[in-house]
Amino acid sequence: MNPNLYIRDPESSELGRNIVRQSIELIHELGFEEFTFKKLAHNIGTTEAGIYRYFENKHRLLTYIITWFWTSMEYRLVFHTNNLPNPRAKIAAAIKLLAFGQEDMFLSEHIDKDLVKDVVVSESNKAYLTKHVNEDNRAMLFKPYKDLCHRIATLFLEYCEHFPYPHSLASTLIETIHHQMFFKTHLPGLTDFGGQENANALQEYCEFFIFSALDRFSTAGIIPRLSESV
Amino acid sequence: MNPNLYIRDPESSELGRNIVRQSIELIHELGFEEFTFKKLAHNIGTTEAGIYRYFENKHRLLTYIITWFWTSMEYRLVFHTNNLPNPRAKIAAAIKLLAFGQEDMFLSEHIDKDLVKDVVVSESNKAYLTKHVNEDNRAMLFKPYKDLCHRIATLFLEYCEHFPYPHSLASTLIETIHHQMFFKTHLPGLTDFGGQENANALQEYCEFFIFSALDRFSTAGIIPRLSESV
DNA sequence: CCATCAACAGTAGTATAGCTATCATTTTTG
DNA sequence: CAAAAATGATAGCTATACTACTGTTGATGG
Repeated sequence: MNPNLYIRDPESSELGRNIVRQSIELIHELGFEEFTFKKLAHNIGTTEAGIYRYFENKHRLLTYIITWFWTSMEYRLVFHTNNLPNPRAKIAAAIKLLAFGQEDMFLSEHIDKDLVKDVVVSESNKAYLTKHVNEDNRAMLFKPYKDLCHRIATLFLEYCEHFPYPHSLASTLIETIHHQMFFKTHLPGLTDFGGQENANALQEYCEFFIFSALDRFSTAGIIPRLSESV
Repeated sequence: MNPNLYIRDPESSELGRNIVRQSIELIHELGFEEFTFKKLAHNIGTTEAGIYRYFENKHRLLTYIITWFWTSMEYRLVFHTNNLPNPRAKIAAAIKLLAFGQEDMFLSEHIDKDLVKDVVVSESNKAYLTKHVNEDNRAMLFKPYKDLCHRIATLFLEYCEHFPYPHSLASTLIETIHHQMFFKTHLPGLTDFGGQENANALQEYCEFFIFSALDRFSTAGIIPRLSESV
Protein backbone atom coordinates (compact mmCIF):
# COMPACT_ATOMS: atom_id res chain seq x y z
CA MET A 1 0.00 0.00 0.00
CA ASN A 2 1.11 3.54 -0.85
CA PRO A 3 2.55 5.18 2.30
CA ASN A 4 1.01 8.51 1.26
CA LEU A 5 -2.34 7.00 2.21
CA TYR A 6 -1.63 6.79 5.91
CA ILE A 7 0.42 8.35 8.69
CA ARG A 8 1.15 5.09 10.46
CA ASP A 9 0.74 1.83 8.60
CA PRO A 10 -2.56 0.36 9.84
CA GLU A 11 -1.34 -3.16 9.04
CA SER A 12 1.43 -2.75 11.59
CA SER A 13 -0.73 -3.01 14.70
CA GLU A 14 -3.90 -4.46 16.10
CA LEU A 15 -5.36 -0.98 16.56
CA GLY A 16 -4.58 -0.14 12.95
CA ARG A 17 -6.32 -3.26 11.66
CA ASN A 18 -9.26 -2.49 13.94
CA ILE A 19 -9.53 1.01 12.50
CA VAL A 20 -9.74 -0.32 8.96
CA ARG A 21 -12.13 -3.16 9.77
CA GLN A 22 -14.47 -1.08 11.90
CA SER A 23 -14.43 1.89 9.54
CA ILE A 24 -15.77 -0.35 6.77
CA GLU A 25 -18.59 -1.45 9.03
CA LEU A 26 -19.37 2.07 10.16
CA ILE A 27 -19.21 3.63 6.69
CA HIS A 28 -21.52 0.87 5.55
CA GLU A 29 -23.89 1.58 8.41
CA LEU A 30 -23.90 5.40 8.34
CA GLY A 31 -22.72 6.33 4.87
CA PHE A 32 -19.53 8.30 4.38
CA GLU A 33 -21.07 11.71 5.07
CA GLU A 34 -22.34 10.76 8.54
CA PHE A 35 -19.24 8.74 9.36
CA THR A 36 -16.86 10.51 11.78
CA PHE A 37 -13.64 9.64 13.55
CA LYS A 38 -15.33 10.26 16.90
CA LYS A 39 -18.00 7.62 16.19
CA LEU A 40 -15.35 5.25 14.86
CA ALA A 41 -13.20 5.76 17.97
CA HIS A 42 -16.18 5.07 20.18
CA ASN A 43 -16.96 1.89 18.22
CA ILE A 44 -13.43 0.59 18.58
CA GLY A 45 -13.02 1.70 22.18
CA THR A 46 -10.25 4.15 21.52
CA THR A 47 -10.17 7.94 21.16
CA GLU A 48 -10.35 10.32 18.22
CA ALA A 49 -6.68 11.18 18.65
CA GLY A 50 -5.86 7.51 18.30
CA ILE A 51 -7.37 7.39 14.81
CA TYR A 52 -5.59 10.56 13.73
CA ARG A 53 -2.29 8.85 14.47
CA TYR A 54 -3.05 6.48 11.58
CA PHE A 55 -5.00 8.57 9.07
CA GLU A 56 -4.84 12.26 8.25
CA ASN A 57 -8.63 12.51 7.84
CA LYS A 58 -11.64 10.44 6.95
CA HIS A 59 -11.23 10.98 3.22
CA ARG A 60 -7.74 9.46 3.29
CA LEU A 61 -9.15 6.51 5.18
CA LEU A 62 -11.83 6.05 2.54
CA THR A 63 -9.20 6.24 -0.19
CA TYR A 64 -7.14 3.67 1.71
CA ILE A 65 -10.09 1.27 1.81
CA ILE A 66 -11.00 1.75 -1.84
CA THR A 67 -7.40 1.51 -2.97
CA TRP A 68 -6.89 -1.65 -0.98
CA PHE A 69 -9.93 -3.02 -2.78
CA TRP A 70 -8.54 -2.17 -6.24
CA THR A 71 -5.22 -3.75 -5.33
CA SER A 72 -6.91 -6.92 -4.17
CA MET A 73 -9.16 -6.93 -7.22
CA GLU A 74 -6.22 -6.74 -9.61
CA TYR A 75 -4.48 -9.57 -7.80
CA ARG A 76 -7.60 -11.71 -7.99
CA LEU A 77 -8.12 -10.81 -11.64
CA VAL A 78 -4.70 -12.18 -12.50
CA PHE A 79 -5.35 -15.26 -10.41
CA HIS A 80 -8.67 -16.04 -12.05
CA THR A 81 -7.71 -15.33 -15.65
CA ASN A 82 -4.18 -16.67 -15.74
CA ASN A 83 -4.75 -20.16 -17.00
CA LEU A 84 -7.86 -19.67 -19.06
CA PRO A 85 -7.58 -20.89 -22.64
CA ASN A 86 -8.48 -17.77 -24.64
CA PRO A 87 -8.99 -13.99 -24.35
CA ARG A 88 -12.74 -14.27 -24.56
CA ALA A 89 -12.91 -16.56 -21.57
CA LYS A 90 -10.57 -14.25 -19.68
CA ILE A 91 -12.79 -11.25 -20.30
CA ALA A 92 -15.88 -13.19 -19.24
CA ALA A 93 -14.09 -14.23 -16.05
CA ALA A 94 -13.00 -10.65 -15.41
CA ILE A 95 -16.58 -9.39 -15.74
CA LYS A 96 -17.83 -12.08 -13.40
CA LEU A 97 -15.20 -11.12 -10.85
CA LEU A 98 -15.78 -7.36 -11.14
CA ALA A 99 -19.53 -7.89 -10.80
CA PHE A 100 -18.93 -9.78 -7.55
CA GLY A 101 -20.23 -12.98 -9.11
CA GLN A 102 -17.09 -14.96 -8.32
CA GLU A 103 -17.16 -16.79 -5.01
CA ASP A 104 -13.72 -16.11 -3.72
CA MET A 105 -11.44 -15.78 -0.78
CA PHE A 106 -10.60 -12.21 -0.01
CA LEU A 107 -6.95 -11.44 0.57
CA SER A 108 -7.50 -10.26 4.09
CA GLU A 109 -9.41 -12.60 6.36
CA HIS A 110 -10.52 -10.13 8.96
CA ILE A 111 -12.76 -8.10 6.67
CA ASP A 112 -16.34 -8.82 5.67
CA LYS A 113 -16.59 -9.26 1.91
CA ASP A 114 -20.18 -8.12 1.49
CA LEU A 115 -19.61 -4.96 3.48
CA VAL A 116 -16.62 -3.99 1.33
CA LYS A 117 -18.69 -4.62 -1.79
CA ASP A 118 -21.46 -2.28 -0.62
CA VAL A 119 -18.99 0.38 0.48
CA VAL A 120 -17.22 0.24 -2.88
CA VAL A 121 -20.50 0.47 -4.77
CA SER A 122 -21.78 3.45 -2.76
CA GLU A 123 -18.62 5.31 -1.85
CA SER A 124 -15.78 4.60 -4.28
CA ASN A 125 -16.65 7.53 -6.52
CA LYS A 126 -16.14 9.88 -3.59
CA ALA A 127 -12.49 8.88 -3.37
CA TYR A 128 -11.73 10.80 -6.57
CA LEU A 129 -14.67 13.17 -7.12
CA THR A 130 -12.99 15.94 -5.12
CA LYS A 131 -11.28 19.24 -5.75
CA HIS A 132 -7.95 17.76 -4.65
CA VAL A 133 -8.05 14.88 -7.15
CA ASN A 134 -5.01 16.20 -9.04
CA GLU A 135 -2.95 16.46 -5.89
CA ASP A 136 -4.03 12.97 -4.81
CA ASN A 137 -3.24 11.68 -8.27
CA ARG A 138 0.25 13.14 -8.11
CA ALA A 139 0.73 11.29 -4.81
CA MET A 140 -0.07 8.11 -6.81
CA LEU A 141 -3.13 7.36 -4.71
CA PHE A 142 -5.09 6.09 -7.72
CA LYS A 143 -2.36 3.93 -9.19
CA PRO A 144 -4.08 0.67 -8.16
CA TYR A 145 -7.24 1.75 -9.99
CA LYS A 146 -5.22 2.62 -13.07
CA ASP A 147 -3.32 -0.66 -12.88
CA LEU A 148 -6.53 -2.64 -12.71
CA CYS A 149 -7.97 -0.63 -15.56
CA HIS A 150 -4.85 -1.15 -17.64
CA ARG A 151 -4.93 -4.87 -17.05
CA ILE A 152 -8.51 -5.10 -18.26
CA ALA A 153 -7.61 -2.92 -21.22
CA THR A 154 -4.83 -5.37 -22.03
CA LEU A 155 -7.32 -8.25 -22.04
CA PHE A 156 -9.47 -6.28 -24.47
CA LEU A 157 -6.51 -5.77 -26.77
CA GLU A 158 -5.61 -9.45 -26.61
CA TYR A 159 -9.11 -10.24 -27.77
CA CYS A 160 -9.28 -7.48 -30.37
CA GLU A 161 -5.89 -6.18 -31.36
CA HIS A 162 -6.77 -2.81 -32.85
CA PHE A 163 -9.58 -1.83 -30.54
CA PRO A 164 -9.30 1.95 -30.15
CA TYR A 165 -10.89 2.45 -26.70
CA PRO A 166 -9.47 -0.22 -24.39
CA HIS A 167 -8.99 1.99 -21.32
CA SER A 168 -12.22 3.91 -21.65
CA LEU A 169 -14.13 0.66 -22.09
CA ALA A 170 -12.41 -0.78 -19.02
CA SER A 171 -13.23 2.18 -16.79
CA THR A 172 -16.74 2.25 -18.25
CA LEU A 173 -17.15 -1.40 -17.32
CA ILE A 174 -15.99 -0.92 -13.74
CA GLU A 175 -18.07 2.18 -13.10
CA THR A 176 -21.10 0.75 -14.86
CA ILE A 177 -21.09 -2.33 -12.67
CA HIS A 178 -21.13 -0.17 -9.55
CA HIS A 179 -23.76 2.24 -10.78
CA GLN A 180 -26.06 -0.47 -12.05
CA MET A 181 -25.77 -2.34 -8.76
CA PHE A 182 -26.64 0.81 -6.86
CA PHE A 183 -29.51 1.61 -9.20
CA LYS A 184 -30.84 -1.93 -9.07
CA THR A 185 -31.22 -1.61 -5.30
CA HIS A 186 -32.19 2.02 -4.87
CA LEU A 187 -33.39 3.45 -8.20
CA PRO A 188 -34.54 0.42 -10.18
CA GLY A 189 -36.28 2.60 -12.76
CA LEU A 190 -32.83 3.41 -14.13
CA THR A 191 -32.19 -0.26 -14.92
CA ASP A 192 -33.90 -3.27 -16.46
CA PHE A 193 -33.14 -5.57 -13.56
CA GLY A 194 -36.04 -4.59 -11.33
CA GLY A 195 -38.74 -7.20 -11.67
CA GLN A 196 -36.76 -10.35 -12.34
CA GLU A 197 -34.82 -12.12 -9.65
CA ASN A 198 -32.06 -13.08 -12.03
CA ALA A 199 -28.90 -12.62 -10.02
CA ASN A 200 -26.79 -12.76 -13.16
CA ALA A 201 -28.72 -10.12 -15.10
CA LEU A 202 -26.12 -7.42 -14.50
CA GLN A 203 -23.30 -9.73 -15.45
CA GLU A 204 -25.09 -10.71 -18.64
CA TYR A 205 -25.74 -7.08 -19.49
CA CYS A 206 -22.05 -6.26 -19.05
CA GLU A 207 -20.89 -9.21 -21.12
CA PHE A 208 -23.33 -8.16 -23.76
CA PHE A 209 -22.24 -4.55 -24.13
CA ILE A 210 -18.53 -5.29 -23.77
CA PHE A 211 -18.48 -8.02 -26.41
CA SER A 212 -20.75 -6.02 -28.68
CA ALA A 213 -18.21 -3.23 -28.66
CA LEU A 214 -15.19 -5.49 -29.02
CA ASP A 215 -16.64 -7.76 -31.68
CA ARG A 216 -17.68 -4.85 -33.81
CA PHE A 217 -14.07 -3.83 -34.08
CA SER A 218 -12.80 -7.31 -34.57
CA THR A 219 -9.87 -7.27 -36.96
CA ALA A 220 -11.08 -10.48 -38.49
CA GLY A 221 -14.30 -8.72 -39.37
CA ILE A 222 -16.26 -11.69 -38.09
CA ILE A 223 -19.27 -10.58 -36.13
CA PRO A 224 -20.85 -13.39 -34.12
CA ARG A 225 -24.56 -13.81 -34.54
CA LEU A 226 -27.02 -13.10 -31.76
CA SER A 227 -27.34 -16.75 -30.85
CA GLU A 228 -23.65 -17.11 -30.16
CA SER A 229 -23.36 -14.33 -27.67
CA VAL A 230 -26.58 -14.14 -25.70
CA MET B 1 -39.58 21.85 -10.00
CA ASN B 2 -40.55 19.44 -7.21
CA PRO B 3 -41.54 21.48 -4.10
CA ASN B 4 -39.89 18.87 -1.87
CA LEU B 5 -36.56 20.20 -3.10
CA TYR B 6 -36.89 23.58 -1.45
CA ILE B 7 -38.52 25.37 1.46
CA ARG B 8 -39.28 28.55 -0.45
CA ASP B 9 -39.27 28.46 -4.25
CA PRO B 10 -35.97 30.06 -5.31
CA GLU B 11 -37.48 31.11 -8.63
CA SER B 12 -39.96 33.32 -6.78
CA SER B 13 -37.51 36.03 -5.74
CA GLU B 14 -34.31 37.76 -6.68
CA LEU B 15 -32.58 36.39 -3.59
CA GLY B 16 -33.66 32.88 -4.48
CA ARG B 17 -32.27 33.17 -8.00
CA ASN B 18 -29.07 34.61 -6.57
CA ILE B 19 -28.73 31.66 -4.22
CA VAL B 20 -28.97 29.20 -7.08
CA ARG B 21 -26.69 31.10 -9.45
CA GLN B 22 -24.01 31.83 -6.88
CA SER B 23 -24.12 28.34 -5.40
CA ILE B 24 -23.23 26.91 -8.81
CA GLU B 25 -20.24 29.24 -9.00
CA LEU B 26 -19.15 28.47 -5.48
CA ILE B 27 -19.57 24.70 -5.76
CA HIS B 28 -17.58 24.88 -8.96
CA GLU B 29 -14.86 26.89 -7.23
CA LEU B 30 -14.63 25.00 -3.93
CA GLY B 31 -16.11 21.58 -4.65
CA PHE B 32 -19.21 20.41 -2.81
CA GLU B 33 -17.37 19.26 0.33
CA GLU B 34 -15.80 22.67 1.01
CA PHE B 35 -18.92 24.56 -0.02
CA THR B 36 -20.89 25.97 2.95
CA PHE B 37 -23.98 28.15 3.38
CA LYS B 38 -21.91 30.66 5.33
CA LYS B 39 -19.52 31.16 2.41
CA LEU B 40 -22.44 31.33 -0.02
CA ALA B 41 -24.21 33.91 2.14
CA HIS B 42 -21.08 36.00 2.28
CA ASN B 43 -20.72 35.77 -1.51
CA ILE B 44 -24.21 37.06 -2.22
CA GLY B 45 -24.31 39.59 0.59
CA THR B 46 -26.92 37.94 2.76
CA THR B 47 -26.75 35.80 5.89
CA GLU B 48 -26.70 32.09 6.56
CA ALA B 49 -30.24 32.24 7.91
CA GLY B 50 -31.34 33.77 4.63
CA ILE B 51 -30.22 30.70 2.70
CA TYR B 52 -31.88 28.33 5.15
CA ARG B 53 -35.22 29.97 4.36
CA TYR B 54 -34.87 28.58 0.82
CA PHE B 55 -33.07 25.26 1.25
CA GLU B 56 -33.08 22.80 4.09
CA ASN B 57 -29.37 22.07 3.70
CA LYS B 58 -26.61 22.12 1.14
CA HIS B 59 -27.37 18.64 -0.11
CA ARG B 60 -30.92 19.63 -1.02
CA LEU B 61 -29.53 22.64 -2.85
CA LEU B 62 -27.17 20.37 -4.82
CA THR B 63 -30.07 18.06 -5.65
CA TYR B 64 -32.07 21.09 -6.77
CA ILE B 65 -29.30 22.16 -9.14
CA ILE B 66 -28.76 18.68 -10.55
CA THR B 67 -32.48 18.04 -10.90
CA TRP B 68 -32.96 21.34 -12.66
CA PHE B 69 -30.24 20.24 -15.06
CA TRP B 70 -31.95 16.91 -15.80
CA THR B 71 -35.24 18.68 -16.37
CA SER B 72 -33.65 21.12 -18.77
CA MET B 73 -31.77 18.30 -20.48
CA GLU B 74 -34.94 16.32 -21.12
CA TYR B 75 -36.65 19.38 -22.54
CA ARG B 76 -33.74 20.06 -24.87
CA LEU B 77 -33.57 16.41 -25.85
CA VAL B 78 -37.14 16.52 -27.07
CA PHE B 79 -36.49 19.81 -28.83
CA HIS B 80 -33.41 18.53 -30.68
CA THR B 81 -34.71 15.11 -31.66
CA ASN B 82 -38.32 15.90 -32.47
CA ASN B 83 -38.14 16.46 -36.19
CA LEU B 84 -35.25 14.21 -37.07
CA PRO B 85 -36.02 11.69 -39.79
CA ASN B 86 -35.13 8.39 -38.12
CA PRO B 87 -34.34 6.79 -34.74
CA ARG B 88 -30.64 6.46 -35.52
CA ALA B 89 -30.31 10.19 -36.12
CA LYS B 90 -32.26 10.86 -32.92
CA ILE B 91 -29.93 8.73 -30.86
CA ALA B 92 -26.88 10.39 -32.40
CA ALA B 93 -28.36 13.81 -31.60
CA ALA B 94 -29.12 12.70 -28.04
CA ILE B 95 -25.54 11.56 -27.50
CA LYS B 96 -24.21 14.83 -28.86
CA LEU B 97 -26.46 16.77 -26.54
CA LEU B 98 -25.68 14.66 -23.46
CA ALA B 99 -21.95 14.97 -24.18
CA PHE B 100 -22.31 18.76 -24.23
CA GLY B 101 -21.41 18.85 -27.92
CA GLN B 102 -24.57 20.69 -28.92
CA GLU B 103 -24.26 24.48 -28.94
CA ASP B 104 -27.46 25.50 -27.35
CA MET B 105 -29.36 28.08 -25.39
CA PHE B 106 -29.89 27.08 -21.82
CA LEU B 107 -33.39 27.45 -20.48
CA SER B 108 -32.37 29.95 -17.86
CA GLU B 109 -30.33 32.90 -19.02
CA HIS B 110 -28.83 33.90 -15.75
CA ILE B 111 -26.72 30.77 -15.29
CA ASP B 112 -23.33 30.00 -16.81
CA LYS B 113 -23.52 26.93 -19.00
CA ASP B 114 -19.94 25.77 -18.59
CA LEU B 115 -20.08 26.02 -14.83
CA VAL B 116 -23.21 23.87 -14.69
CA LYS B 117 -21.55 21.31 -16.93
CA ASP B 118 -18.52 21.03 -14.63
CA VAL B 119 -20.68 20.86 -11.52
CA VAL B 120 -22.81 18.12 -13.05
CA VAL B 121 -19.75 16.13 -14.09
CA SER B 122 -18.06 16.37 -10.69
CA GLU B 123 -20.98 16.46 -8.27
CA SER B 124 -24.11 14.88 -9.75
CA ASN B 125 -23.30 11.44 -8.33
CA LYS B 126 -23.33 12.90 -4.84
CA ALA B 127 -26.99 13.81 -5.21
CA TYR B 128 -27.97 10.15 -4.96
CA LEU B 129 -24.97 8.32 -3.48
CA THR B 130 -26.22 8.83 0.07
CA LYS B 131 -27.78 6.80 2.84
CA HIS B 132 -31.06 8.71 2.44
CA VAL B 133 -31.42 7.90 -1.27
CA ASN B 134 -34.56 5.81 -0.68
CA GLU B 135 -36.25 8.58 1.26
CA ASP B 136 -35.28 11.13 -1.39
CA ASN B 137 -36.53 8.78 -4.07
CA ARG B 138 -39.89 8.44 -2.34
CA ALA B 139 -40.12 12.23 -2.34
CA MET B 140 -39.74 11.97 -6.15
CA LEU B 141 -36.53 13.98 -6.15
CA PHE B 142 -35.00 11.84 -8.89
CA LYS B 143 -38.01 11.78 -11.18
CA PRO B 144 -36.42 14.13 -13.73
CA TYR B 145 -33.41 11.82 -14.00
CA LYS B 146 -35.70 8.83 -14.48
CA ASP B 147 -37.77 10.71 -17.03
CA LEU B 148 -34.70 11.61 -19.04
CA CYS B 149 -33.45 8.05 -18.81
CA HIS B 150 -36.81 6.69 -19.89
CA ARG B 151 -36.93 9.01 -22.87
CA ILE B 152 -33.52 7.83 -24.04
CA ALA B 153 -34.61 4.24 -23.44
CA THR B 154 -37.61 4.90 -25.64
CA LEU B 155 -35.35 6.12 -28.44
CA PHE B 156 -33.36 2.90 -28.12
CA LEU B 157 -36.52 0.85 -28.43
CA GLU B 158 -37.65 2.82 -31.47
CA TYR B 159 -34.36 1.96 -33.10
CA CYS B 160 -34.28 -1.66 -31.92
CA GLU B 161 -37.68 -2.92 -30.88
CA HIS B 162 -36.74 -5.90 -28.75
CA PHE B 163 -33.62 -4.54 -27.12
CA PRO B 164 -33.60 -6.01 -23.60
CA TYR B 165 -31.60 -3.35 -21.70
CA PRO B 166 -32.92 0.06 -22.79
CA HIS B 167 -32.92 1.69 -19.35
CA SER B 168 -29.63 0.28 -18.19
CA LEU B 169 -28.00 1.32 -21.44
CA ALA B 170 -29.46 4.82 -21.06
CA SER B 171 -28.19 5.28 -17.51
CA THR B 172 -24.86 3.75 -18.52
CA LEU B 173 -24.61 6.29 -21.32
CA ILE B 174 -25.32 9.26 -19.08
CA GLU B 175 -22.99 8.18 -16.30
CA THR B 176 -20.27 7.14 -18.71
CA ILE B 177 -20.24 10.55 -20.36
CA HIS B 178 -19.71 12.23 -17.01
CA HIS B 179 -17.08 9.81 -15.79
CA GLN B 180 -15.11 9.86 -19.00
CA MET B 181 -15.16 13.66 -19.05
CA PHE B 182 -13.88 13.74 -15.48
CA PHE B 183 -11.24 11.11 -16.22
CA LYS B 184 -10.13 12.86 -19.38
CA THR B 185 -9.32 15.98 -17.36
CA HIS B 186 -8.06 14.53 -14.09
CA LEU B 187 -7.17 10.85 -14.55
CA PRO B 188 -6.42 10.51 -18.27
CA GLY B 189 -4.86 7.09 -17.79
CA LEU B 190 -8.37 5.74 -17.34
CA THR B 191 -9.35 6.86 -20.85
CA ASP B 192 -8.03 6.84 -24.40
CA PHE B 193 -8.61 10.53 -24.97
CA GLY B 194 -5.43 11.82 -23.36
CA GLY B 195 -2.97 12.57 -26.13
CA GLN B 196 -5.20 13.66 -28.98
CA GLU B 197 -6.95 17.00 -28.99
CA ASN B 198 -10.02 15.58 -30.68
CA ALA B 199 -12.90 17.32 -28.96
CA ASN B 200 -15.35 14.78 -30.34
CA ALA B 201 -13.47 11.69 -29.18
CA LEU B 202 -15.80 11.09 -26.24
CA GLN B 203 -18.87 11.54 -28.39
CA GLU B 204 -17.50 9.10 -30.97
CA TYR B 205 -16.72 6.56 -28.26
CA CYS B 206 -20.27 6.81 -26.93
CA GLU B 207 -21.85 6.50 -30.36
CA PHE B 208 -19.65 3.52 -30.97
CA PHE B 209 -20.55 1.53 -27.87
CA ILE B 210 -24.23 2.45 -27.95
CA PHE B 211 -24.75 1.47 -31.57
CA SER B 212 -22.61 -1.62 -31.14
CA ALA B 213 -24.96 -2.79 -28.41
CA LEU B 214 -28.14 -1.81 -30.22
CA ASP B 215 -27.14 -3.13 -33.64
CA ARG B 216 -26.15 -6.47 -32.22
CA PHE B 217 -29.72 -6.95 -31.04
CA SER B 218 -31.28 -5.62 -34.18
CA THR B 219 -34.47 -7.50 -34.93
CA ALA B 220 -33.78 -7.24 -38.64
CA GLY B 221 -30.55 -9.08 -38.04
CA ILE B 222 -28.75 -6.57 -40.25
CA ILE B 223 -25.52 -5.54 -38.66
CA PRO B 224 -23.97 -2.47 -40.27
CA ARG B 225 -20.36 -2.82 -41.25
CA LEU B 226 -17.59 -0.98 -39.48
CA SER B 227 -17.38 1.68 -42.19
CA GLU B 228 -20.94 2.78 -41.65
CA SER B 229 -20.69 3.46 -37.95
CA VAL B 230 -17.19 4.76 -37.26
C1' DC C 1 17.50 -5.04 35.87
C1' DC C 2 17.01 -0.66 34.44
C1' DA C 3 16.86 2.95 30.83
C1' DT C 4 14.57 4.10 26.84
C1' DC C 5 11.46 4.56 23.34
C1' DA C 6 7.37 3.59 20.76
C1' DA C 7 2.46 2.92 21.11
C1' DC C 8 -1.50 4.22 23.04
C1' DA C 9 -5.26 6.29 26.15
C1' DG C 10 -7.07 10.32 27.91
C1' DT C 11 -7.93 15.20 28.30
C1' DA C 12 -8.31 19.66 26.73
C1' DG C 13 -8.97 23.01 23.54
C1' DT C 14 -9.69 25.70 18.94
C1' DA C 15 -12.02 26.73 14.66
C1' DT C 16 -15.53 25.84 11.73
C1' DA C 17 -19.90 23.66 10.07
C1' DG C 18 -24.67 22.97 10.46
C1' DC C 19 -28.65 24.53 12.07
C1' DT C 20 -32.36 27.24 14.90
C1' DA C 21 -34.45 31.15 17.13
C1' DT C 22 -35.50 35.87 17.72
C1' DC C 23 -36.51 40.45 16.45
C1' DA C 24 -36.44 44.62 13.87
C1' DT C 25 -36.99 46.42 9.32
C1' DT C 26 -38.27 46.52 4.69
C1' DT C 27 -41.18 45.04 0.83
C1' DT C 28 -45.21 43.17 -1.13
C1' DT C 29 -49.90 42.81 -1.72
C1' DG C 30 -54.83 42.48 -0.72
C1' DC D 1 -53.11 51.97 4.06
C1' DA D 2 -52.94 47.85 6.90
C1' DA D 3 -51.67 43.14 7.16
C1' DA D 4 -48.69 39.77 5.78
C1' DA D 5 -44.54 38.22 4.00
C1' DA D 6 -39.64 38.57 3.15
C1' DT D 7 -35.34 39.95 4.60
C1' DG D 8 -31.27 41.45 7.50
C1' DA D 9 -28.84 41.05 11.61
C1' DT D 10 -27.48 38.85 15.70
C1' DA D 11 -26.99 35.29 18.85
C1' DG D 12 -26.43 30.81 20.25
C1' DC D 13 -26.19 25.74 20.42
C1' DT D 14 -24.38 21.25 19.04
C1' DA D 15 -21.31 18.59 16.29
C1' DT D 16 -17.28 18.03 13.37
C1' DA D 17 -12.45 18.32 12.24
C1' DC D 18 -8.34 18.68 14.00
C1' DT D 19 -4.12 19.67 17.28
C1' DA D 20 -1.49 19.59 21.48
C1' DC D 21 -0.08 17.83 25.63
C1' DT D 22 0.29 14.44 29.45
C1' DG D 23 0.72 10.16 31.49
C1' DT D 24 0.91 5.08 31.14
C1' DT D 25 2.14 0.76 29.41
C1' DG D 26 4.94 -2.52 27.44
C1' DA D 27 8.69 -4.07 24.63
C1' DT D 28 13.78 -3.80 23.67
C1' DG D 29 18.38 -3.73 24.38
C1' DG D 30 22.65 -2.77 26.92
